[in-house]
Amino acid sequence: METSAAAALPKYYVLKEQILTLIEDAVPGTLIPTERALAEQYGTSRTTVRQAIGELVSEGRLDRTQGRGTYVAPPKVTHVRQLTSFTDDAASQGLTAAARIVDVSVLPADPATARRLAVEPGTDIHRVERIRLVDGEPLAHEVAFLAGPLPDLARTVAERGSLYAALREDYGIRIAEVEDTVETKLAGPAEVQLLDVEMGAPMLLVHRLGFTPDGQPVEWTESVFRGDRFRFVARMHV
Amino acid sequence: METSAAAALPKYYVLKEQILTLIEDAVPGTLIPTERALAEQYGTSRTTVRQAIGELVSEGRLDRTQGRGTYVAPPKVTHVRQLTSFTDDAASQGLTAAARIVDVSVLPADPATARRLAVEPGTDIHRVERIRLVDGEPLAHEVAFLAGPLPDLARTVAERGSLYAALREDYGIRIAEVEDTVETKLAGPAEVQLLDVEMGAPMLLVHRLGFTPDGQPVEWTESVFRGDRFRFVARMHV
DNA sequence: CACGAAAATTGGTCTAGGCCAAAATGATGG
DNA sequence: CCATCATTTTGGCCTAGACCAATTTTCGTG
Repeated sequence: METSAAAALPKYYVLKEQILTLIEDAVPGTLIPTERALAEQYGTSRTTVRQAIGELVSEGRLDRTQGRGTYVAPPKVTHVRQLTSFTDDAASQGLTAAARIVDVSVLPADPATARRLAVEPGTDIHRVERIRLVDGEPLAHEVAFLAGPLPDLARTVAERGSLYAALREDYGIRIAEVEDTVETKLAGPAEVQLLDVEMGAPMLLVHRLGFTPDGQPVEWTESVFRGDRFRFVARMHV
Repeated sequence: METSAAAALPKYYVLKEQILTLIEDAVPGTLIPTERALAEQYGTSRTTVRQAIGELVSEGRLDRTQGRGTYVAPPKVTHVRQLTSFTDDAASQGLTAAARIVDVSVLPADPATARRLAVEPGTDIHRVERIRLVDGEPLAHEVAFLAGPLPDLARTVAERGSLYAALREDYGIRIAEVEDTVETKLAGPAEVQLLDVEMGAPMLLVHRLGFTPDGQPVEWTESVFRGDRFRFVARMHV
């Protein structure tokens, strides 16, 4: 006679659910017991505790800092729409969205990017690398490639604070249609450094190809969003 | 003097990249060395090898089976569009898409679902639970809730093979607009059983609210897609 | 040769503990 | 009272190995 079907569950998963009940009503920032304490309390090894906590961190339920401890995480950022402007949309939710410009430069298009933007390989294109912040916290790393003459792009983007706004107001370019692809990706060293996530944390990898009203592709963007904080929203006609 | 910035990388991550170079030109299905062999070969512990392999499995680069071994995974399913019909769209890519119906039933709406479908709580609504398959492999678990009178829904969906087709052809309901939200989620026991993924594997959790041309919400769907095989595509006007 | 049992192989889970690095804590001197 | 430095605490990474379960392989038997 077996005890129950649930007995087949990995030990770390049972522990994960128990920790979840511990924190479900807790105020964000509340410290949970240390890994060593939990290991002793639940009669398990620290390795198993770390596996349970690791998944809860990946899911955005816990945060942890070396030397400080592990604590209840703030709730997920309720959907930030990608379409329209990130900046405008976040504001409509009462969030302060900002973008830190890392680099604005001009460089010859590599074959893949050239194909996407429908230009000859080697044509000069613009590269805009930014870190998107919501309420001061880094949420996404974004690299946009833009075709066409865009004089003084570094300045206009900095002044407008929004790439789409600069394209529209300063260059008369309107993005009328976008094609987004969304997939999962695990955080590597770059994301750890730029977005303050843990190695291996699940991320959303978003590619966007933006078209002008007459169907010309002008924007190719690759973004990596924190999977534990972000929710992608797309509304569309079928 | 420090050796280099790369020296700060975790050992498992370096190993992961080395395994990646081992398999980058390999035919899908090729077995890689056993965990014990890799541990010895790279002078590390099996735990570290498993962490490296685990991430590669999560990323869809490797598959592994207990007793059999670890082998190179087939490439990611190139974007399956969510809009239009899943069935039609997969076919246009030369893939055989199918859906296995798990359950079709009628039940009273709980408060949250009632609110989304703009009906009174307790109103009878339809529930359609399916497993979506591509080339015979389970790709997603999907539960749809539908408002309105849909007589004999179980039969019509089974015959049409597509929920959207049944709504359109048999009930005259056209979904004209959809709002999708996409976020990450880690696989739990349910996904492990239904979708043949590993515990903790990153998944895409997709919610869809579908509207008729006159703005009436009629469809609320919650889907869990395999993050290692799937790419979500949304094309829209801004 | 075919079949089934036994053995070997391989991944799955877990333990116990060591060493390191970052942060918090406490002692100490100005 | 405050700044500074040593100590302690806590998470981060890794090792070595045990035991289990699924699968494959081997081998004895009919």
